[in-house]
Amino acid sequence: MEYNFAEIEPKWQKYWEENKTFKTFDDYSKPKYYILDMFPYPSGAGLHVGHPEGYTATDILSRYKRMKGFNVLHPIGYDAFGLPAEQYAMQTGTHPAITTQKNCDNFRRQIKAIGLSYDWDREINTTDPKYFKWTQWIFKQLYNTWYDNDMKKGRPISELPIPEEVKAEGAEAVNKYMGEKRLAYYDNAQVWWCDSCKTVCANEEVLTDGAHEKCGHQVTRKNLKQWLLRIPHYGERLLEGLDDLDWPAGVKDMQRNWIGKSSGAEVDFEIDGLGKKLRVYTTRPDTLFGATYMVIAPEHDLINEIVTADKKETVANYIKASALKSDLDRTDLAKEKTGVFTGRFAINPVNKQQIPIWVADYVLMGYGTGAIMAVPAHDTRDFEFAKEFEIPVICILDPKEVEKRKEILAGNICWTEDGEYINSASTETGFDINGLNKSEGIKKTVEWLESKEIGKATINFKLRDWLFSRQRYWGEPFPVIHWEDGEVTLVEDDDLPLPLPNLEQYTPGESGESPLSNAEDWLIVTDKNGRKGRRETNTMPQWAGSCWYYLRYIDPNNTESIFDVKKEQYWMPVDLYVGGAEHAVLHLLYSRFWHKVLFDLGIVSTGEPFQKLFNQGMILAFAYETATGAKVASDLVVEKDGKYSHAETGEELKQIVAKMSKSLKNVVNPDDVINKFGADSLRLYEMFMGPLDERKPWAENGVKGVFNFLGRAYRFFSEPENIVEGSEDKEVAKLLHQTIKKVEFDIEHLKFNTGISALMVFNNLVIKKGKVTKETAEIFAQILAPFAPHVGEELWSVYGNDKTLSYEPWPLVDESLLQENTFEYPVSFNGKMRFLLELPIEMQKNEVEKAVLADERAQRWLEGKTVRKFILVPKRIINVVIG
RNA sequence: GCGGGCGUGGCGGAAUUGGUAGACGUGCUAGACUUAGGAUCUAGUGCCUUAUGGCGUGGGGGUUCGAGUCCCUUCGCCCGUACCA
Repeated sequence: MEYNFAEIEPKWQKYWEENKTFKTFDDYSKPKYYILDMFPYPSGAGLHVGHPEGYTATDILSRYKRMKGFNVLHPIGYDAFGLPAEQYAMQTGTHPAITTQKNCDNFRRQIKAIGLSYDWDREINTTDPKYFKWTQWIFKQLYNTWYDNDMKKGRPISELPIPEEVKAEGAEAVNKYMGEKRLAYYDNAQVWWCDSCKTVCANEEVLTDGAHEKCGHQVTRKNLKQWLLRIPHYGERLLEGLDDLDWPAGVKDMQRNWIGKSSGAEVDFEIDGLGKKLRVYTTRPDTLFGATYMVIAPEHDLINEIVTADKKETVANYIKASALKSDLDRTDLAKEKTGVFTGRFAINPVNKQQIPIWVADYVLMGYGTGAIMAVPAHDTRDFEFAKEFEIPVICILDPKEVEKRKEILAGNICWTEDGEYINSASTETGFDINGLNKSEGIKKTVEWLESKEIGKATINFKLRDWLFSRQRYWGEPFPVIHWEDGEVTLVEDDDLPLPLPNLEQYTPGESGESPLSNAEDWLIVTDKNGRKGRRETNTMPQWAGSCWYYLRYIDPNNTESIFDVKKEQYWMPVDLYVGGAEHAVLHLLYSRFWHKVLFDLGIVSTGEPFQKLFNQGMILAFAYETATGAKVASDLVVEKDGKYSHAETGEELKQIVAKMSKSLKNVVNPDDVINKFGADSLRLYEMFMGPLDERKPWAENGVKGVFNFLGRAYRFFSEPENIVEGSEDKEVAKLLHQTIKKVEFDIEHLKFNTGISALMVFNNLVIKKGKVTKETAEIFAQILAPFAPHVGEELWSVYGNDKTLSYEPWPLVDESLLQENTFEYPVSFNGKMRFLLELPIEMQKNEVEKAVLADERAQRWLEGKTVRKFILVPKRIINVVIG
């Protein structure tokens, strides 16, 4: 029978839908497997071929695990809050909910057309009030939690010990104190503002060149009242938690980097003639003797006191210049260090020497104390600065056996590695670390500083408070009311969800006010005592909904609580999470943070949400460029004899690999692929292209290749004449069981490309043989089904089975068929393979040697040579060393 | 700079983790069947050579009976990050 995918595929998709084949039940008697895709943002453009890559991979694994007897949770939903729908609303007046609904419908249609085995009864949508009710509820939990540093966990704010002196000041002071401890807080924040999007953005959303990640416009600084989350409190926990996760090393490293833990010390320097102290943070307290100047950030609090009268103007000018600079392109200017002397000196606590205090913008106010001691001899940044301004460089760490030791000792080269201290003793203070190495030096110095109460060991994180509000309409409203008397209260649980009001106008206010400030009826509230209040007009960022969606899939329709406790305990953690590497830091770090807070509060049962993470590689496309590197749109390219040329100019073009883009006209739409080759071919090709985690270019010829395979397989296995009675051909039976084993191994290890290849090899053999038994044919249908489920189901039904094969037990490998008595050895002479020789596996080495040397094909290599050594690796190779 | 990854036929990629390099697919060549085919089937296909043979996994060196795989060195590409003291 011809392979008519256009008939087969809709038929089975309808069957699965009508029979709810993939509905998941909470059957606690079965082992569970929770396999999660990063849910999509439903854009108006629909699915691109990148989406089905991850989705097909998880679908294959899900189908396989079901056949292996697992209770599989494999859900999908939509991360549907976001800017595009809101911008469309501004232009057309269409409510974002309508646009969103339309886009979700389209995504659902496309996803279903791929034959993915999701449980559609668990579909979620972050914009659904039934969903964001619980997003708001989690926000309340964050607000009502503080981090107990001693217990190293988050605790209810009601358990926060209030110091007596605060209590004594009254209720307002107590509230303020609690506010300083809550994980969510409302405060004036210096924020990045995108004037194009009319919203603030998180630090993480600003690219290094100062452009907004979403739209590319330059961002500026603005001071606004904002909601922030104290994620740095969980820095240590987020760091530790990474150790036991089965995640790509690169992602773990990126998170570690982002958290940026460093340990060092805070040290107080007397400021000469001011009677005040300048506190610095350093990871190298051991190099105090090498400090030849200090630097404070331009934004430092003490700057006006420190600067002397004669330097006031210079310093003021510098501060002004650097303020401008940080808003423009800081990175370009970062190449040359700038700074000015403040006119004042600090006293080095280890030797009482005076060192000048400079102000320079290479020191950032947001990290450590915003002030540093500079040790040019042993820090490359300080070294560059010192060279620029001719500040002395004093080497205090002898590198010993190093080529350029003399230069280093003379202070001409910076040395940041270990060594032995020199010039590191003072008669003035009696402190001495000469002769020690780096780790000893750090330890001794910190002890000395602590004993003198001029410094203490300190841990620092790069991670900053997370800016958690946006001046948007299309996001979760905060369940918060600001009362006219200054009190802030949260909406009662019973009154959640707090829905979005309907608006006429979606345009945000110029001053950084969200469009919600126009919704008078919604905005103004009055309590039972007549007190007036105003609802929070900011909304939550898009991250909010995606921070916890994996939890809602567990119990998506629960109206009483966020989810059922038992169900959560059964399903969590997510066993495999597949998605793009672009979420390596933000989404995955935020999610882990929320999860840990929920864990501390006893709401979830696992310390981490995602046990195993896998990043699929990006799908690229071929593109064409001229000799000068100018890109040519694909519809202007003609191919002839493997060469490419420009359709109009005839100029020869080079084929390159690039991201799919509209301008290059090389975007592949999955709908088109399905129309032309069918969903099974789309799935198979996505997986056959190469390793799942690598980036790889789309090639239509490749789709044709897998389509040919499916056609050949379908035509052969659906032909009754090819399916015979009796016992299976030995060669076929053996390869069949090798194939089951290989496919099983490859699915478990997400190596789908080689698994498919094994199926092709088997298919090629049986076609050559011309016939198979029904048993073999059924097994083939079963092991093909996870990859190409429509063909799998169709063949299965052809053999007289009347229900889905989705829950048929995965075929068992008959190991006895794989046993070998002989092995066809490649025989090498001096490492070069010369011929094959079949020998019994059990044969002793000396017997093997005899047999090999006696073989007539061996004679020509042995002629005039002696055998020096005979290597036999059982079931692998024979190597004869001659000479 | 730093961190992570990669480099194998014309192309996408295999290689059981130190054991026959190039599985599988595509492309190409030849043939069969066809009114025709961008359908289907068969055979061949890393490079050089007349076969025997020689050379081949970015380059150079090393360890080993044996290296795509391990070590040293060097070149190139991709991703992330960026004065975090």
